[in-house]
This record gives sequence, structure tokens and C-alpha cells, in this order.
Amino acid sequence: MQVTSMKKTAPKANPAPPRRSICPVANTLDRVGDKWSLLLVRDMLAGKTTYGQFLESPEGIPTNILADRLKRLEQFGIIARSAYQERPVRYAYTLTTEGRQLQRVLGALADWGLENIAGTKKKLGPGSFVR
Amino acid sequence: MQVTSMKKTAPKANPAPPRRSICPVANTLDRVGDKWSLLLVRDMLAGKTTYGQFLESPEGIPTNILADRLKRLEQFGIIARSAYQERPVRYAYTLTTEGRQLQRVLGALADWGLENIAGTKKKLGPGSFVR
DNA sequence: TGCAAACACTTGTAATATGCAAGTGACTAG
DNA sequence: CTAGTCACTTGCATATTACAAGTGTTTGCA
Repeated sequence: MQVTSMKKTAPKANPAPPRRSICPVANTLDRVGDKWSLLLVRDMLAGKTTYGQFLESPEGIPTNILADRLKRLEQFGIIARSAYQERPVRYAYTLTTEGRQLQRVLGALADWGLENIAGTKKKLGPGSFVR
Repeated sequence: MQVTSMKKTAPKANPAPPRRSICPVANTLDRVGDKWSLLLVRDMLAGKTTYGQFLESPEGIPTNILADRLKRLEQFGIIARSAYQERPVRYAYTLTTEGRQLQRVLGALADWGLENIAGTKKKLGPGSFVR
């Protein structure tokens, strides 16, 4: 099939999603403002790196949501994917520098929950990200 | 009406929604982990109190979502509703002590956005909640 | 050589949430 | 009496989420 013009192949890869406002809070929420994204960041801060490890978390993220969120977070530059072995290829997901800076957000969310929601507990130990 | 046993009439009014885990982050996200709730908290920290004022924010929250979120946040004890005038009755929504403590979360989200998302700006002035 | 199992997903489908437009009721100003 | 405002509610189309099941690649083991 002959291509007579390149009209359809856009010069930009992504058409830049419309932003709700210039507010930094609104823009941050558009990236991680859902029920799952920040839990994945939490898990990565705690040292988890693989798809299987994320599935083990007690909240029980559905597999399709997990795949979607990993893709989104990677597109936003919050996490990076790298193969940690070939044959079979296995991927490790880790936080970028940007992603690691979300630690302050996670810490604030955790503090609020511990103070204001009965029955919440921080799991201390080597894997804990808090402070 | 005779009550032979109290098995069915629960001592609690609400059946307590199932929690995903005891993690303070997950529980906090179950209350405010969506695209709109924290923007309303932001607006209230900035001094807004009425339904109409929330609608004016640049993000453009739909009216049904606004009504729903105000109800939810009130149920969670994050905001309180009070009539500031009778005839016609008009309501003011304000943060509770718990709600005001979300300021740390908002501050962290704003800081992250300002550092990592190009084009975001904090609107300084009398209404700014940052710090 | 065959077979079960693990990993990292993808697909299908139903339930739920969101976004948009329009409508409602109580009042108020002209 | 009419138009307009405020604070919502309702209907409906679309999008997102949750749950279950399936896929392809590879390894361990009999």
C-alpha cells in the first residue's frame, strides 16, 4: 500500500494530554492521584521491584491495573523498567530520581493515616520507607 | 416487638467499609485518593467555603462530582457543613482539625509538582496555602 | 521427551465512577 | 409576575475498575 502523504504520522509522539490547570497539586494528581499508583511507589520505596512482588501486597491490585499503572508511571518518568535477566526476560521496576522524591508525599499520607484512621499501622523493619 | 437476639441489629450504624489493608497510606488513599478530593481540600485551605466557589476553580469540577465529594469528605470527618444563612439556607464547608492536617500532604504534592512538572506554578497571595 | 509450574502479562466482561447537560426548588431583585 | 441566582439532583453516555480466565516463554523435574 502506497503512502501518498505523511499527514497521519505526527511529528510528536504523544499529543500532550490536556491539563486541567497550571496548579502543581492538580498536575501531580493527574499523574499519581488514584487508588493504586502511590501504593506501587510505596512498594518500590520498600524495595520491591518485580510484577510478582507488587501482586503480593495485601491490597491485592488486579493484574490489568498493575500492568497499566506500570506503563503510566514509566511514561511519566516516575519509574524505569529494565531487564534483570534474559531467557526468560524478566523486568525490574525501580523509581527514578523524580519518583524517589515522592517519598515526602508518601510520608505525609502515612502520617495522616496513622494519626487519623483507627487501626492503621506502619510496618517497621528493613523494608519500611517511612523516614 | 420482641427481640430474641441482637444478632442482626448491628451496634454500629454503618457497616464499616471493607479496608484493603491496615496500611496508613492505603487507608488514606481510600478517603482522598482520587482526582478531586484533595483539590477541594486545597480550595478550602485557600479560604473557599461555598459550593459556588468550588465550581469556580480552574479545573472545572462537574457539579455531581462536587456534591458527591462534599458528602464523602463530610462522612469521613474531613470537612464540616454548616448553614451560614437561613432563608434561603446556604451552606459553608470548612475543614475540620483532621482535614486541616492534610495541609502537609498538599504541600508535598505541590512541591513535587513544582519541581518535576514543567509549567506548573504556585499562585501566591493571601489565598495561598503553601507553607 | 513430556508435563506441571512460574512469570509477566493480555483479554473479556460486568460493575462502578466520571463527565456533561439539563432540570428542580427555594428564594430575591426588579 | 418574571427573570435570575444558588445549591443541588437526575439522566445518560463514556471511561475506568475489578474479577476471572487465558497466553506465551521458559525452567525444573520425572
